[in-house]
This record gives sequence, C-alpha cells and structure tokens, in this order.
Amino acid sequence: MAISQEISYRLERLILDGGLAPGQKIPSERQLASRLRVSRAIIREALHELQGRGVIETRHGKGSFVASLVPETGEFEEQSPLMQLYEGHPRTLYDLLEVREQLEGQAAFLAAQRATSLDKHRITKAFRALEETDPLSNAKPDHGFHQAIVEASHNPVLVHLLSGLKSMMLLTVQAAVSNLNPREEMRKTIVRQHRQLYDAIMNCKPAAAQKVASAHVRFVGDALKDMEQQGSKVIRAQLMPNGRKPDQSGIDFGRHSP
Amino acid sequence: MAISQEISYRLERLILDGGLAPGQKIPSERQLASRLRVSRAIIREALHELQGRGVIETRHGKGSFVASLVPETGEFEEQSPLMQLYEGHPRTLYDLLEVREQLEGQAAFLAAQRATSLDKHRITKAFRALEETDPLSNAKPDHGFHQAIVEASHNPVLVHLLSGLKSMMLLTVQAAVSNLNPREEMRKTIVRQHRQLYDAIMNCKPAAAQKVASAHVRFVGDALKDMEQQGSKVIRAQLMPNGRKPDQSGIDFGRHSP
DNA sequence: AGAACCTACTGGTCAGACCACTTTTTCCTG
DNA sequence: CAGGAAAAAGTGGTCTGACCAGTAGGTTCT
Repeated sequence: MAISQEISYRLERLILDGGLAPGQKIPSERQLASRLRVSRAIIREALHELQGRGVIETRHGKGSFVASLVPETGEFEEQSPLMQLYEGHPRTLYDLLEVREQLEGQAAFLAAQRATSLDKHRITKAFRALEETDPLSNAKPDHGFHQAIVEASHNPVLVHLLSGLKSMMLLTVQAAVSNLNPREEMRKTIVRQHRQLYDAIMNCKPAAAQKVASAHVRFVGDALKDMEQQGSKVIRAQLMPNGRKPDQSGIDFGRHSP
Repeated sequence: MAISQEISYRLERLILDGGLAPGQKIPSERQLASRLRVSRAIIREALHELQGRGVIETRHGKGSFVASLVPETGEFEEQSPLMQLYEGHPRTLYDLLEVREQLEGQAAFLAAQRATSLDKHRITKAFRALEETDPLSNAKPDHGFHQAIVEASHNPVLVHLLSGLKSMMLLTVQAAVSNLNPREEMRKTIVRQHRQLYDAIMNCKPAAAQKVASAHVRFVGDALKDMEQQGSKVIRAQLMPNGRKPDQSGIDFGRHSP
C-alpha cells in the first residue's frame, strides 16, 4: 500500500479513536514530514485524503484541524466541511434523495413480500431499539431499522446500491436529521411513519409498505430542504466501526513539546 | 479557494454529471496537469481528495478510475467480473433486473416530465436509428435510445447508477438478446414497447412512460429467464463501450486548447 | 511458438525552492 | 511609556524536476 495511504490511515485511526479531540490542531505538515521521515508531498496527499473524507479541515496560514464532530456543547459558527461539500453540490443531494425515495420504497415492498420469520425478528428488534430512543438525537437505531428492512428484501443488488447511496448521504442527511432542533411535530411524524412501515411489513402488505417508505424519504428530504432555507448548520455524525486499539502509529503529537 | 480544491470539485462534478462513467479511466496525472496548466502535485492532491471521498480508485502503474457505486466483486480477476458474477450467481442477474425495472421506470417518468426540446430531439434521433435496425441483431441503437431517455431525466445520480447496472448486464442480457434466435413475436413486442415509450415521453405522460419502461425491462428479463430454462447458450458480446461523449462541463480532457 | 528482454507508459516518492496568509515579535516613533 | 508599523517566523499552497516502481505491449533471441 502506498505510504500516503498508510499515513492517512494512521492519522484517521488516531483521530477517531479519540487520540485527538475535535477542533484540535494537528502538527504542521513540515513537522509531520520530519517526524514520520517522509516528504512533505506525502503528508499533503494524506491530509487531502482525510480532507476529502471530512476528518480534518485545513486553513491557509493557520494549520489543519480535526473536524468538529457533534459539537453538543459549544457554538459552531464555522462551516462543517461536509456542509461545504453539500453546498457545493446541492443539486446532487436532491437527485440522490429522488432516487433513494424510489429504492427505499421498492425495498420495503419486497421486504413485506419476502421477509422470513428471521427477518421479521430482526426488524422487530431494530424497531424496538428505535422506539426507545429519540430518532432525532441518535441516528444509529434509525439506520439499523432501515438496514434490516432493506436486507429483508433479499435483493443483494438493492442492499449494496442503497448502502452506497446512504454513505453518500451520511454526511448530510443523517447528520442533519440527528442534529436538527427536535421539533415535536416532526418527531411525531417520523415516529408514526416508522410504525406504519413496521406494521405494513409485519402484516405483509407490500403496497402499503412501499408507499410509507417512499413518503418517509420524501419527508426527510423536505425537512432537509427547509433546514437549508433556514440556514441551519449541518454537522457531522459518527461513522466507521473502528477497533479501539492503543496508538501504535508512532506519531508523537507533542502534547508537551516546545 | 485552493486550486487543488477547484480541480477536485470540477472533476467530481464531471463524474457525477455522467460525463465519466463508472469504471472509466480518467486521464493520467501528467496529462491532467498539462491540460489544466497546474503542477502534477496539485493534480495528485485533488485526486487524493476524491479518493478519500470514494469517487475514484487509483492503481499503481495503471491509472485512476471512476469508482462504481455498484458493488464490484473485488480484485480477484480482471477480465470479466460481470460474467463471473452472473455465472456464479444467476440469481443476481434477476436481482439486477428487479432493481433496474424500477430505475428505468423512474427515469422514463422523469424524462417525460423534464425533457427539454433538445432532449426530445436527441431521443427522437436515437429512436429513428432504432427503428431502422433489428433490435435483436444489434444492441447499440437500443442502448443509445435508453441512454438518451435516462439522460433526459436530468438526474445525474440516476444516470450514474443505471450506467453501472447496465454495464454489469451488458455482457449477459444484451448479448443474450442480440444472439437470440429472433422470434418474430418477441421482436414485435419489443418494437411496440419502444414506440409506446417514445410516444409517452414525447407527449409528456410520465405515468405511462414509467409503466411502459418497467414493463419493457420485465419483458426482457422474462425472455432471458425462458432462454435459460431452454438451456440456451449465453454468448458474450464483443462490444465494449468506447463511447465518446461530448464534454459539456469545463474541464478540457484533450483535443483543443483555449 | 515461446520465453526473455526492452521500452514506454502509469502512479509513488523525494528534494528544495518560492508564494500567500497569519501570528508573533521587534522596534521605532510619537 | 504606549502605540503602531515593520520585520520575522510559522503555516499551508504551488511549482519544478528528478528518480523509483509497477504495468503493458512490443521486439528479439532461442
């Protein structure tokens, strides 16, 4: 594997494992290059990779910083790099939702038609977990619920396609929803849609399931559109299942250096 | 904004807008650097950003390629991963068709809704070419016709996804159909479906267009299923899409210079 | 024909030099 | 002494040109 990829991998692990806090400044390119004994060009390539992935953001003349994750406490004036991406291609997100609406609907349809008892058990489990949490405060159960449904469609192509679309939207939609100011009305709507979807699948009503699933995606999309018009900031949520391992990267971030 | 970001932005745009299809090779770093009049380092940084974002994949000594949203097997073989996928799991082909039925329908729906006069002109041209050939003897006009429709949907995500799905099936379905002993009845059905689809889009009837397009995909899929049960041999076609598409967006990939 | 080589691509890495921007320090002036 | 302007130092941004390392296609020798 290329050295730049090794570097970006090690840095990302270090950051996501909590070694570096959001907003914290990471060493300068020249320092990293010197400590890791590679050229500055390599460091820059690695950093650009992390930048593309939204893990860090860079400011000319100042340095690179760990991207803010879910700033629960403080103010977040600065643009999230992902929001930037989203604003860069707003039309694409719209297109994404348009397609996803269709595919989620189909997945729900097929799930209602094909779900085995095992599938139903999984969906039920995910649904229970979903009901115990606020859908606007944590995106994970929501994701799990929909994932279980898609898998119950027993169409691997659909599964992979949707997982691809979802990851493309993870940075925007999911994060947006989970960080949205919980408007009671919206929360209720989402909960209701989830329950309707759940019931439709459990009772093997494909048409109803499809309708509800599509409407759900459309609703979320519309909500996002509203937010956009209100200029709300979209912040990034979690991602990547990373093993928690001690820092073997060999990178010294000089917490107490000159 | 930094130049490298400009570059990555323009490239991503070009790719997402369908100018570059999944799996397609993008120009070499040295070529891009020369055409865009920037240093190779900048190009590399931009590419790394897209890499981090999952838009492209790079292979040492070979080049960079547009990543496909479609789950491509992996790095085992390189000749015809699609064929192997099909032969190994014939079921996957049906899954593919199942999803494509939905997406082609949506594309037709949107095309009937959004097609500009230019789009309609293109579709008409493709349709004329289609009528002049036997749809069972030459797959290219058929492909062109459907392609024109998909592009008229004005949804780059849809274009991207369908182009990926289509390329996965190109070696199987298309080849199968074009090598099938032309049963008169089937030929007539296909021609009729094409005409219905054409009319629906020209007359701006989204619902009808969607219905016909879905039915068309389903019909082809069913025909394929029949063939398989009859033990027909599926022969791989020779046509590899070297489609040169006009570059409509910014980046000059060759030829002339400002 | 087959195997070994050669060559012309491709990306990967390096070194050192500027430039542009930001922060800190210095130091001259009022 | 205070204030502010200039200089310095530190940062990312860009460029150049070179060399290394895989890959693919052709050539030559056997």
